Amino acid sequence: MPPLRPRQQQILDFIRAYRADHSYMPSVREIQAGCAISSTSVVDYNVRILEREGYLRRSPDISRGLELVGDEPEKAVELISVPIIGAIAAGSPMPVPEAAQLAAEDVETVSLPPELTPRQPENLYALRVKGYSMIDALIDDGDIVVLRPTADPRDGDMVAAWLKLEEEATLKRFYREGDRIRLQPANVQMDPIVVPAENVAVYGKVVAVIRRLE
Amino acid sequence: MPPLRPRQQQILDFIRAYRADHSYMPSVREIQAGCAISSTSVVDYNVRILEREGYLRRSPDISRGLELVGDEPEKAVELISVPIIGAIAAGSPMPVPEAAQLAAEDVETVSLPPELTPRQPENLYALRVKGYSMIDALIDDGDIVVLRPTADPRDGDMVAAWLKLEEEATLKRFYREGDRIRLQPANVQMDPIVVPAENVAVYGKVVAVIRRLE
DNA sequence: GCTGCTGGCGAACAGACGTTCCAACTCCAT
DNA sequence: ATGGAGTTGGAACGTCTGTTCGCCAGCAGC
Repeated sequence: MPPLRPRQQQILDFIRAYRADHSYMPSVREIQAGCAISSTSVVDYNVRILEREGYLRRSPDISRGLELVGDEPEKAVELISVPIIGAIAAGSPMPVPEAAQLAAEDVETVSLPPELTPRQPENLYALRVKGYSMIDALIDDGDIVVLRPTADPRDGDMVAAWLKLEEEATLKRFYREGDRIRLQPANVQMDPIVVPAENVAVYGKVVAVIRRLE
Repeated sequence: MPPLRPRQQQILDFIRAYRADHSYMPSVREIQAGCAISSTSVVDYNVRILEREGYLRRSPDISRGLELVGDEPEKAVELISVPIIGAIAAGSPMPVPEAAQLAAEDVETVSLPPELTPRQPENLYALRVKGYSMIDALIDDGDIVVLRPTADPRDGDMVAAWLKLEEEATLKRFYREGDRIRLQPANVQMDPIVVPAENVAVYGKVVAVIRRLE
């Protein structure tokens, strides 16, 4: 296939992108608008070329009757599976990982791609975030946080903590300051809170956050 | 969902079968012919019900503008590899995906687990976020945003937009309001901005956000 | 100059297509 | 039967949309 002219490439790209958003094809006039072309005949002219070159097929006289020919598949790698053992919300107790849960067959899971897998991929678990209380940790309703149980968090780690007095779950960065603990929101615009160490139970360290939008 | 009437089931089956043969959707009159119905209004009537019941979606006044919801042909459960083609920061132009970049051997990539893979896994690319300017989109410095080029975003989509006048890249939810566009921060506590449509270039739709913390 | 070729422009035509309106029909509970 | 809700039929309206036609600008070769 000869290389495409810029116009034709532009149109092809537009069609591909459009196709990802809709289950129907763009009309000539939508292509025209999307590619800043001033006449439908120019679209027709170039689409005709694309058809001749085999990039797409056209069904004459049929609205939005374009078809893309030959789009490619993908490849596979290895990944690890993490159980989603529950939800985390501001006012309700956090679930803690238990062998029973981890072994259960029916729990939902999320897979971590290699790039996201921490060096120690043992005992990982995940929680689904409910509500907007973690917004100061830059975590939205519906996000999935992947945690690893930790006995002794390092300064600067993002941890899932339970504030006993307030009976509140929260995600913050962890800093030890003598016998107090400073919990710093990930959002740099917000202020930290400082609480006595005995008021904080750290359930785990956040190793990844996953947000699916579509 | 209540059980479907025979007519509706018949129409749904026809649409599914048609979809297997074409990359575009049947028109009302083709459904009519295919189901041996004697009037287009009967088709409209039943399609309207199918839409109400959530079996499909319709784009008004658009030829062949049906979309089947749910019942996606279950795709290969595989890991998708997405190239990270650059960084996105508030004040600097966004990289745009080009064939050369996508094909390059040395680009860093991130893999998407099946749970994160959008229905349309073609042409995905990723950007690394630099700086804290996207904090109102609940996106931190260092996060990876996975994008898909979009020609025509739907209301409510989270998009990567370039504000031409301000020369600024931003991630916001997209809403069309006449000839203006409202860009709504994901953080519900923040206010939207409204700009003329011609001042906005939408580069892609955000399909996932990945944050690695360790 | 003339000629052919490529690419773009604008307008108009005709058919494809979604939508609407209204009358008629079925079925079932009253 | 009777009335209403659910469904079908027929036709028309208006828009969406593919397609075509004539024209123009550049550009190379002769």
